[in-house]
Amino acid sequence: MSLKVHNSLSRKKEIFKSITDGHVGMYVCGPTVSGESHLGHARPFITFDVIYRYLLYLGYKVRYVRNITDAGHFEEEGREAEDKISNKAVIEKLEPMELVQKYTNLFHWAMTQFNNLPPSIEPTATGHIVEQINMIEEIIKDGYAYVANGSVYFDVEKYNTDYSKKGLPYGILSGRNIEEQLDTTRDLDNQEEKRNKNDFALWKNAPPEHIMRWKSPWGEGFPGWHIECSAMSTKYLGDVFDIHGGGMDLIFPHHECEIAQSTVCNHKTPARYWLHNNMITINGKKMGKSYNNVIKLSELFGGTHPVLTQAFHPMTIRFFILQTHYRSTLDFSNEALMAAEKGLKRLWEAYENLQKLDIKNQISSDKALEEKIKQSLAEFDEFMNDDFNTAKVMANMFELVPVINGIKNKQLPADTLSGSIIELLQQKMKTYLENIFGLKGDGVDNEQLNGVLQLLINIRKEAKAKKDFVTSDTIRNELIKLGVQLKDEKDGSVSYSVN
RNA sequence: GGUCCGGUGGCCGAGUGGCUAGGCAGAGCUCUGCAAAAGCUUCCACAGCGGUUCGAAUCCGCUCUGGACCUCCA
Repeated sequence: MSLKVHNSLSRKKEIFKSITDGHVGMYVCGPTVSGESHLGHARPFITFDVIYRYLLYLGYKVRYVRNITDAGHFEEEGREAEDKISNKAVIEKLEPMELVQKYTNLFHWAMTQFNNLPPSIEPTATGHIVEQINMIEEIIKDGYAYVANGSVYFDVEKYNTDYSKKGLPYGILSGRNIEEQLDTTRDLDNQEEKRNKNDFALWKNAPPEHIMRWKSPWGEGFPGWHIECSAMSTKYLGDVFDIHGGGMDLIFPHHECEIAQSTVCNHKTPARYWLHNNMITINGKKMGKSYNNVIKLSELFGGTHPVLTQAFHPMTIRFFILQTHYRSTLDFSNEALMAAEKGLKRLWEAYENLQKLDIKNQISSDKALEEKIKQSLAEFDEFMNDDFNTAKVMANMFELVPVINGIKNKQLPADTLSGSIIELLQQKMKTYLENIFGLKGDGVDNEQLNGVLQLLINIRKEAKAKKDFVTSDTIRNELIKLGVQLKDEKDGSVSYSVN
């Protein structure tokens, strides 16, 4: 049973084999820190976090590189060529790096909220200007880029002509044919500098008003749209590495350009497996800046967006995302999130119940069920090995819930399962929920709160004993309003859960 | 216009040529002082039309329809 991943290059599932035994190099396109992250951004970072965690679970030593794009790219749409970041900085009266820092911090905060593991290396574009310039020089030297008015452009046509012969045409990833797209490209800024409309900038000459600027062999300017990822992935992962990830919307032109640049420079196709997550949609439309339909993460966690009726915990979002396969679109709605919230609560409570079950040295009284559970647990790995099918693992987990709760609440005999399978369940669920899926409880483990609640529970017990149901119900109802739910267990004990 | 991907029950979503996906919501029951929780049972599907097949939601064709990319975009 080996890991299979869907490779965007071949558009097929392929058996994953790392270049170096036991090691995986993975590069994922990170955020542009010129604004606050929204729900759509959360998907790749959660998706690839789980992929990272799963690779670790499989025993690989993984170098996970995720960049921070902190050098501004362009604003198009007929405007003057401007550095996006410096443009906004002027509006907000901030230093560019101050703005970048602010949004980097906010991004890191969100990643922590989601319980995403930090990448091994998180390089910034501004920290790798030298590497980018070096790479551009290489490309010029090889004859695949040309200088025009202090800017440098990649010669797509020449690349396509030469590399098509080697079976590596421009468009290899996105399935595009450059001849067919000539008429569709809109008027871009400084179009006249390009020899060909398909050419893209490696380096842009900075107009005087540009704040972010660096000296280069071609004058003062800033790096082009795609070169940072090529430069940084090469530097930290080598000419060829295992996995390159990102959102599907980056396939063209971003990843296509990356392939062209790196291939010229390193004479090799940079990544073996290209993995792309699908979009989060809202009312069927992609969530994105251009559509004006984004929900920022802070709005989600705070419940402050108009379409939301409540705040949503980061773990709810994480669970919501993992209930879908990463290559499918995920349609967001307040209702869908509420459903995810309830589902996660049920799953998590069963998980906590499971961890509290006594492991007794007993033989199962329900062999058929025991076999079914063994099968179900074995499928966890199978499903993950099949292109990270977290949705199917989740479905299996939910099928375990009634069994666990049934035993706990004595709706099933205590010896329904053998001690060994209970132990296996406990281990496997812990590994999957916490280590691989990266979910965690809300961490309400407050002695003070617990003491207060025990006091109330005892008072209520006394009231109930005296059939003073007015008092007992008042306590229960008031606690509900405060988000604490009391549960009268079968054995007469009382437990509670905090929302 | 080009390239590509979808259309699954009230909602979100897996999936495979023949076996209940799963979650949320709804209904009934058990438990309970009443609830909640939990358990059990249950309703509601595979856009449409043809074709292949013993058998298709799953394969093929057509129609309708939604979306992504082609421009910064996760």
